[in-house]
Amino acid sequence: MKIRVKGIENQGASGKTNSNERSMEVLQSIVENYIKNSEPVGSRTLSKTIGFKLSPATIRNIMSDLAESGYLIQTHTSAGRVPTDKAYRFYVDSISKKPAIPEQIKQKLSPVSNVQGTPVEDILSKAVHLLAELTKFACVVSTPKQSVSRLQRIELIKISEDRILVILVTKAGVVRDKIIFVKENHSQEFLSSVTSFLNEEFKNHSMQEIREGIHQSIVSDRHRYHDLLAHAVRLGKKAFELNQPGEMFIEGQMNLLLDSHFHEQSSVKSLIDAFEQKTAIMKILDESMKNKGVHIHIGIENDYEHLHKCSLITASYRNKQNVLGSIGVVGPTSMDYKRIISTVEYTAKMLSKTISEQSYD
Amino acid sequence: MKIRVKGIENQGASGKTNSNERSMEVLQSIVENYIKNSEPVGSRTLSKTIGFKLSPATIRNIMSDLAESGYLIQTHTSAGRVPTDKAYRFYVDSISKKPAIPEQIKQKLSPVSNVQGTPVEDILSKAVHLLAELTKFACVVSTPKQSVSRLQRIELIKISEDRILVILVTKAGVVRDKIIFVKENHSQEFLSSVTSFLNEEFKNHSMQEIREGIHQSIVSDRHRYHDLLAHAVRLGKKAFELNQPGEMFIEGQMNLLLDSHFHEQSSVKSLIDAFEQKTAIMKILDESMKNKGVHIHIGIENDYEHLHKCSLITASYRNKQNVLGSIGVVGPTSMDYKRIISTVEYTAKMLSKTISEQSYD
DNA sequence: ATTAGCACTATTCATTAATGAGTGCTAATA
DNA sequence: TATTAGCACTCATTAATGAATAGTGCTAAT
Repeated sequence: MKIRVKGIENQGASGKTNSNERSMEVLQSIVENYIKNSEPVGSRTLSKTIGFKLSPATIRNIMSDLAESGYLIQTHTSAGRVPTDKAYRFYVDSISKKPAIPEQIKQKLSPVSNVQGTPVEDILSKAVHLLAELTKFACVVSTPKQSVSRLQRIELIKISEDRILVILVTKAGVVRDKIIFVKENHSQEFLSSVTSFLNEEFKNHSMQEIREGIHQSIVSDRHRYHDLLAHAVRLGKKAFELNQPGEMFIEGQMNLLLDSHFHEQSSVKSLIDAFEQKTAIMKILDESMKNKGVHIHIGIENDYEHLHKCSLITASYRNKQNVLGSIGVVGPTSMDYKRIISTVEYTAKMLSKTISEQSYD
Repeated sequence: MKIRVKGIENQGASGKTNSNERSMEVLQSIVENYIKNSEPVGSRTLSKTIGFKLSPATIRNIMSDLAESGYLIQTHTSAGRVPTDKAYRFYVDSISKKPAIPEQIKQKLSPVSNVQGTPVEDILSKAVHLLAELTKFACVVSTPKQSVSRLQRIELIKISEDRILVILVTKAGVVRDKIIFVKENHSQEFLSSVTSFLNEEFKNHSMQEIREGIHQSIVSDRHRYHDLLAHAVRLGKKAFELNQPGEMFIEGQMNLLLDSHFHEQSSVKSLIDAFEQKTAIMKILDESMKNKGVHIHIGIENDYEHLHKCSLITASYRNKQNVLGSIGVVGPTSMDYKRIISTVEYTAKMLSKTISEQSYD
C-alpha cells in the first residue's frame, strides 16, 4: 500500500513560496465561485474559470491539500469542494482593495441623507430598510446608546397628581420619554424651576456622567437644607435612571428564507430563535461600536450557536462627538463579502453624515 | 349513461331541513379536522371522528354535495377533501360560544398589564410580541392614530437658531416629536409664551380639530396685528402638520415560514411582499377600528392579492375616550380560528385596559 | 512539477411496479 | 326512501432499479 505524500507537506519540504501563493489564489477562486453559484466547485470547472492556466489534475492536488488544511470540505466522495468558515475568513482577510460603490447603490441610499427634521429613529429605520432592500438579507441597526449621548435638554411635564412625564433630548437628536411616579403633588411652576436647574447643571454632560453626578450629590448630601435642590436632585435621579434596554430595528428577516442555504428546517428554526431573542445580535452590534471600520463575524466565529450558519457584517455610525450605534447585515456565510462589506460601510457613512448634520450643536 | 342526482338538489326537493343541518355538521367536522391535521380529510377518517354514526358511504354523498356547493375541493381524484375559504367563512360564522381563555394564556399575557410608566409604544410592542409567541403566527399592531387622539400638552424647545423641537403629548400617552425649521430666530422665552398659548387654546382638542382650527385662524386673519398670536398660530400650524404616516409593529413574521401551508416558494414571496409593503395590512387594521369586536378576513376575502392565502384576525384597542388602533394576527387560512379569535380578543381587551389606566386624565 | 488517462464512487434522474388511501357508482338492505 | 356494503377505478406516494453524469484519486507519461 502506498502512502500519498500530502501537498502541504511537499510545500514545507520544497520551501517554495510560489506554490503556496498559487494555492491561495486557487482558494480565492473557489470561494468566489461558490459565492456566485452556491454549488460545490469541481476541478474541471475551476480550471476554466481560473485566471492562469492549470489542468484539472493539478487543481485536484491543490484542492486535496487545501482540504487537508481545513479550508475545504466535500459533501460526498464524488462532489466538488465547498469552502469552510476558515476559507471565508482567509478570503475576507485577503481582500485588499474595496470595490467602488456602484452608482446605483448610492442612488438607492440617497433618501437617507435627504431628511430634514426627521427623528433619528426614522432615519435609522429608513437606512436599515434600504440596506435590506439592497443586500436582500436581514439587516439590523441599534438605536443610539443612551449612556454615551449627551444631554441637550430635559423637560418635566406634570401629567397628573402623581405622574410626571420626563422628556430627554440628547445632542444626537434622540428624544426619549418616560413617566415617573412621585408621592408629592408638585406644581407645574415648581417643576419648571427644577427643569431649569437640571438643564443648567447638566446640559452637555453624558447620561453616564449625570447619573454619577446625581448619585454623588445625594451621597454628599450637600443639598439637604435646600428644598428646591433636594427635590430637583431626587426627581433628576428618577428621571435619569437607565431603564431603556437598548433597542434594535430589524428588517428583511424574511429575505433569508428565500436563500437556498437556509432551506432546511433546522436552519430556519435557528434563525427564528436568533431574531426572537435579540440579545446575541445586540451584543455583536455593541461590540462593533468599540472599534472603527467594518466588522466581520463568520459562521462558527459567532459565540451564539444559532448564528453558526450566518455571517454578520457590521459598522458603527456616529455624530461629531460620539459613536452612537451600529448597523449591520445578517446573511449566509457564503454571502458576497466584497459587495456587502462596501455597502454596509457606505450606509454607515451616510448615516453618520446625516445624523451629524442633525445633531444639536 | 346515468346522471347522478345531486345531494343538494335532493335536499331542495325533499325540503328536509334535517338533512341540511347534518351537512353543516359534517362540514364543521371536516374544517376542524383539517385545521387540526392539515391533511385532506377522507370519508373513512371522518366517519370515525364524527360525533354521530354515519357510514363512510353516506358521508361521501354529503361531501360530494358540499363540493358541488363550493365548500370543499379535491386536490386530486383519490384524495380527501380540503375546505375552501367559503367553508372557513361558514365555519367562523357558525361559531357560537367562544371558548374560555385558558389560564395559561392569561398568565402569558399578564406582563402587558403590568407596566408602570411605560411609553405606549413599549406596551404595544410587548403585547404584539406576546401575541406572536402565543399564536405562533405573525402579529401586527398599529400605533394610536394621531388625528383622533387629543392633545394633552405641547412643548416647543429651541434647538438651534433655525430649529425648534416640537413635542406633542396626547391624552392616550403617546409622545411624538419632530423638528420644525423656522426663519426667525425666536428666543426660548418667546417660545414659552407660544407654548402656553397653544396649550391653553388647544388642550383636550383632537389633532384633527386643532389642524382645522389653526387653518381657520390663518384664513380669518384675525391675528394679523398681534405679533405673539400671529407667530403662535404660524408655529402651531407647522407643529401640528400631519406627517406621521401611521406606524405598525410586526412580530413573528418568521413563524409563518415554519407553517407547512407556506412552504412553496411563491407563497413565501407573497408573504414577504405583503409585509414589505405594509399598506395593505395597515388598511385592514384601520378598517378594523371602525367597528367593535373581532374582525375576520379569510383568504380570498382580502383585497390585496398577496394575502389571499392568509387569514387575518383583528381587534381594536382603545382608551376611555377613543378607539386608538388595532392589533391582529396574520396566519394561514387553516388556522385554529376559535383559539386565535379568543386570544386576539383577550389581548385587545388587556391592551385597552392597560392603556386606559395610563391615559392622562 | 505537471498533466493525461483511467478506474472508481456517489448523486441525480427517469422508469417501473407495488401499495394504499380515497372516491363514485350500483345494488342490497332496513 | 334513506342508508350502507361492495367493488372497480384513480392517482399519489414509495421503493427499487438502472443509466447518465460529475467528480475524485492514483498512476504513469511528459
